[in-house]
Amino acid sequence: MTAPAPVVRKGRKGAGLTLRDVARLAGVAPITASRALNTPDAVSETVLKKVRDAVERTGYVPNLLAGGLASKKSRLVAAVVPTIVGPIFLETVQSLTEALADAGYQLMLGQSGYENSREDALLEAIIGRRPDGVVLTGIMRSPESRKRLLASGIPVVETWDLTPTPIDMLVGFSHEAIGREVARYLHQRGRKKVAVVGGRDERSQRRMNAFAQECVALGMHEGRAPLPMHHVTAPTTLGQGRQGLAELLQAQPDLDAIFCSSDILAMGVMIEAQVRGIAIPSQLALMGFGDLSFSRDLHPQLTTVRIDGTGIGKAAARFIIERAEGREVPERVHDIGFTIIERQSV
Amino acid sequence: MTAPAPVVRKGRKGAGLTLRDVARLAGVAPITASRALNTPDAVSETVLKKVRDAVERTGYVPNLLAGGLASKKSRLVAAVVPTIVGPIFLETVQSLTEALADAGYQLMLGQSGYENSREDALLEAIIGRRPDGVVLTGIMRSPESRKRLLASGIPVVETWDLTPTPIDMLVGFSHEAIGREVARYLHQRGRKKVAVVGGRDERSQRRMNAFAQECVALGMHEGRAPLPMHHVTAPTTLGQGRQGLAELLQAQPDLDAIFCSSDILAMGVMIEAQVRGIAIPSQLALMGFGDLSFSRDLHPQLTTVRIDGTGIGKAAARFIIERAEGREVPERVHDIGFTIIERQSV
DNA sequence: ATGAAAGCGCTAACAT
DNA sequence: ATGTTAGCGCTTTCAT
Repeated sequence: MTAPAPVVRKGRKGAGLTLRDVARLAGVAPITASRALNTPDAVSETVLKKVRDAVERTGYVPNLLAGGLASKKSRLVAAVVPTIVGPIFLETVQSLTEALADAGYQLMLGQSGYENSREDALLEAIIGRRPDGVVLTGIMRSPESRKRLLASGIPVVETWDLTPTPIDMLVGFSHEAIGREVARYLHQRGRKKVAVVGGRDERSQRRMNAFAQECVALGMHEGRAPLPMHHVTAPTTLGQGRQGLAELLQAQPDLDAIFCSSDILAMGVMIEAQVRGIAIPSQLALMGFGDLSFSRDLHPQLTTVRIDGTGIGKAAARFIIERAEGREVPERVHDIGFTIIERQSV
Repeated sequence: MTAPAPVVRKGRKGAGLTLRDVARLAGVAPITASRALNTPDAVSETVLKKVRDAVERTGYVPNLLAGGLASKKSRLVAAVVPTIVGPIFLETVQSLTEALADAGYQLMLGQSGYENSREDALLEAIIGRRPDGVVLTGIMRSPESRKRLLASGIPVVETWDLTPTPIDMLVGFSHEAIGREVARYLHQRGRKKVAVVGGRDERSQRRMNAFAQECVALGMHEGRAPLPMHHVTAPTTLGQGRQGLAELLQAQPDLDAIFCSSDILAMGVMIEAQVRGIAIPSQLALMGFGDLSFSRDLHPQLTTVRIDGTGIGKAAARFIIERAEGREVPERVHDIGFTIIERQSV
């Protein structure tokens, strides 16, 4: 009636092996074996040993799909990045992966691309796995997606930005503040003719616009003509930086400072300056953004804005884990700030 | 008896919403709703429309954990990288993610670290999710892990290397062949005093050793003393490259060519050479490995070895998908080769 | 400390 | 083309 025929053992061990098999081998009920694995304290020494032996002998690996379905905890966290190429978010993804792994969670990675097109399909794939949390790099744009995420009830951490209206939790910093701070920094050091090489993506634009505004406010630039800006398409490259300097110089040969929206761009500018025999920093001051690992080893060393990407990853992981374990997070917004790293290029 | 109490509808829509709810709304059986979503061709136009309407209205997102458990297809592929930082594997991970997403699969990312310690825990976490495939960057080292993977019956693609004994499938290239080819390349261009700046990781070592051997064979180096080598710890940095040149020069001031195990190192060497007034390529030829995006924009442009990382990702995805859909893969080993990109630094 | 029963949300297999 | 039934492998709940 119930069992139509004895189960046929598969040849490969590990495959098709279930908790029942382990339990049978250990001479206990499946649920007891489950406890031995998940809450070892709730089980006697003897049972614990027998179950562990059985696991050892068989090479049993629990099926987390089944476990997740039954317990409604997937131990999976999804991260969404615009693109994995481009080293800016890497540090964050890296530390996120590590912090989560230490707590027994795995990371699922999704690339949204720089257009919105795939975002919806991606979101569906993510929510479908019932992850215990979602980490977004950047603010989620489409209102549809925001609504869906919210409706799903999954804890969400937005990162790398600040907004008055986060979906849920937030670890980021103000791009506007960076733009203003860099403007002041260059102003204090006596720079007068500034320009910008910047990515076309939204966050970069906001840094650049805040920078331009503050420059005007500080009298570093006459309000008439707009501040010279060279726009490039993300992901940024050395070549774009080189070309950026070339074009800016053509329009305005007496520039004395450039703010780039990435260290890569800044490095391109540096190379082009070297090729043209322009001395950095005496003739031209140069600032980047990101403090990539190579920036300190350039010649001259690059002055730049450092974001603690690792800190963002760790904080995001902490947020998610707290919520996954059922605790409330009192401070849902964490401004991690930024640091201007003074080196030789200004 | 059976139902203890009517189910309490949760406030949030999307959460706790199941296929049954959708089916009820559409006035069909759950399985029919399931078919409407998964195999739309197998249902009538009318039903299809009703189900899609219901999905639309409710914001239903199928639970892939449950689906995976029932169907034994998780639509999840795991990728293992030593570290995500370090741009070498990025291209592969990127194209893998994309190719898989296009076919409806998601990528789960695991970092093994450069030591073996975490590999075992990682593998357990991976196998536990019953992924439809595992992509390894590099060959899996520990025999234990190999055995476990093999036992799990999950399709495996090893990448970025060649071995006579792959676990299952393989997309890679010969690091030895690269070392030899670079040696010949430099030899043909008349270089006589060569040295190496290389990472300590295994694949890098194999390139370097093959390079050194071939150099001796070509008479570019007297067999007595070993070829000058500067070893650095991965992940490689510009600073290591700079220091590498400095130290090599101290030991052997008349060097005329250097082979680096990464473009980053090569760039460090280039910077140090500029600082010291050493002309590239006339005084010193320089070769990198990886052809990172910036390498063509350096001054001089970096001659390097290009690996088609995107191709590796695509091929790996194709392998996995083929197997996941139940097809056999006749050619399980794919040597994707490499290309020496001739630019200005040699 | 251990176990029995029920069910998580879905799909495979077998009807109809 | 649609429905019924019986699980997938685990954990929750409620005994004992």
